[in-house]
This record gives sequence, C-alpha cells and structure tokens, in this order.
Amino acid sequence: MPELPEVQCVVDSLKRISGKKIVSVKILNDRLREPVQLNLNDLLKDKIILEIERRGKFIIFKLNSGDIVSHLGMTGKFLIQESLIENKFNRIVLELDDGSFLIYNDIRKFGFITYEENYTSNKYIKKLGVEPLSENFTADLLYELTRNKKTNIKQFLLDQSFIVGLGNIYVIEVLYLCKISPKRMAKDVNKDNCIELVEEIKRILKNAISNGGSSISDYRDADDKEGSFQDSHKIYNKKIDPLGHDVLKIKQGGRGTNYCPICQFY
DNA sequence: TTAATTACCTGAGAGC
DNA sequence: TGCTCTCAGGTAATTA
Repeated sequence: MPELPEVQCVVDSLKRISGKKIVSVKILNDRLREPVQLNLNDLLKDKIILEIERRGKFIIFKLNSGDIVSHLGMTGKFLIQESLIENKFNRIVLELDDGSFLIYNDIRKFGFITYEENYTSNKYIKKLGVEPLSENFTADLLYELTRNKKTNIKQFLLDQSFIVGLGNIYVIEVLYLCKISPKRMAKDVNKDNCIELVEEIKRILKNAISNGGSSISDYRDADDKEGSFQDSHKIYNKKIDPLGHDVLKIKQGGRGTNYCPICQFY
C-alpha cells in the first residue's frame, strides 16, 4: 500500500533511468483506474526521461517533451528489468534505449499511468494539498485547516486535498503516537495537538523513507526490494499496543482503524 | 456546501 | 479439496 514514503523510495530507485530514451511502449492491459491512452506508444516513443519526481502519492516522469503522471493505487509497482520477465500482472511495458525495460505491474488495477503535456494540468495533481515534508506544512496551517471540520481527524488526515501523502497506515500510527483518538472531530484538535501532529508526521515519514518504506502486502521498489519500516509499526495491524493494552479495530469511512482506547483521547 | 457511503479490483485467508 | 464469503484500501463519484 504505497503511501508517501513508499512512493518516495520508488522514485529514488527509478532515478537511475533518467537520461534514457523510450524506444517503444506495449500495453498489455488498458483497463486501469484511468483507461490507458491507446496511442501511448505514439505519445512516448523517442521521448527522453529527464527527471523523476514525487507529488503526494503521484509519480511524475518529466520528459524532454511532456510528462508521464502515474499513481500506484494499492498494488501498483514500477520495475526495472534488464531482460523482460513475464508476469500476468504486467500492465504496461516501456522498452528503453539501453535494452532494459520499465514495467508497470498492478494486480488490482487501482493505479494508472497517463501522458500529459504538462503534469501540472493533470486533474488529480491540481487538487492536491500541502506536502507534509515541506516547510509550508506547519502547526499554524494544520490548525487553520481543521477549523470547522466536522469529520473525524482520521479521515481529515487521509484527505489528499488538505495534506498529501498520508494513507491509512501512517495516519493510524501518527494518531497513536500523538495520543489522539481517531474518532475525535478534526475541529476539536487544539493548537498543541497540531504542533505535535506536525512534528510526528514529519518524523515518521522521514524515518519510513530511510527504512525503505513499509512493505505490508505488495509494496516493492523498482528493484523489487521490500522496505522494513513495517517492523517499527506500533499499532497498525496489532492486537496489543507496546504498553500491553488491547488494540481496538473499528471502521471509519470503510477503512479499518486500529487504536488504543486507553492511550488515545477522544 | 459539506460529510458519508459506495464502486472499482483481485489475492489471501477463513470457514464450511 | 473446493467452494463461498470477507477483508484489504486509494480515489472519485454518488448520495444524503
């Protein structure tokens, strides 16, 4: 389940293909979240990959003309292979000018890959909120954003139009570390909570990136390597928290939420 | 206008 | 063994 740290690690592992030219594009399955442009080969052929960047959970391949915008959804992966290894979940294969392959593999097809003349005009990119690792993400901003919000803090933090990059796992972990109940309304977090949330969000994301992300089910980087940050999780997918308290599991907005009713205050 | 629910998707695991 | 059911969750569309 790629969230900001996992996407960042994928981007870092993809950087070594920058400078390479796309020779051809083969579409093996066009029914992704966004239907694959059927003329993708014409759009990408002979384009050079200049840079690879992350915006929220999106991956941007900047080309010498135009950009590729991609989202990994739940099970998407980019793989770099020297020779193509057949896999039934390979959806799109880009052949590069050094003979290697960049493969978009996605079991559940919640992700997509699309060509844009400029990634900033992408309909999803346009709606994104603040980058949590940027200096723009401050306690003051978080306090301001949460005013009058009647949704719970868990779902607020997941909303990519406010803060980008956080997914279910990291939100669950952050709320536990900040001792805030996921059921508390967003408008009821105070200034001190916001200071702590901002610090903890930045800290956990940086830690996760330096540990290669969290590999829960399908996540791998472009070299098919797993991360190890799942070993540092305190409460996600746990029955007992580090203090020995029973962890409760509830549903919020159709998503599972783990929390400790003793440590986390409503 | 805002908040909550549902659809999309498929493998894994549980239960019978 | 094999079938059915439930669960996992990122995002947008739909509904309230």
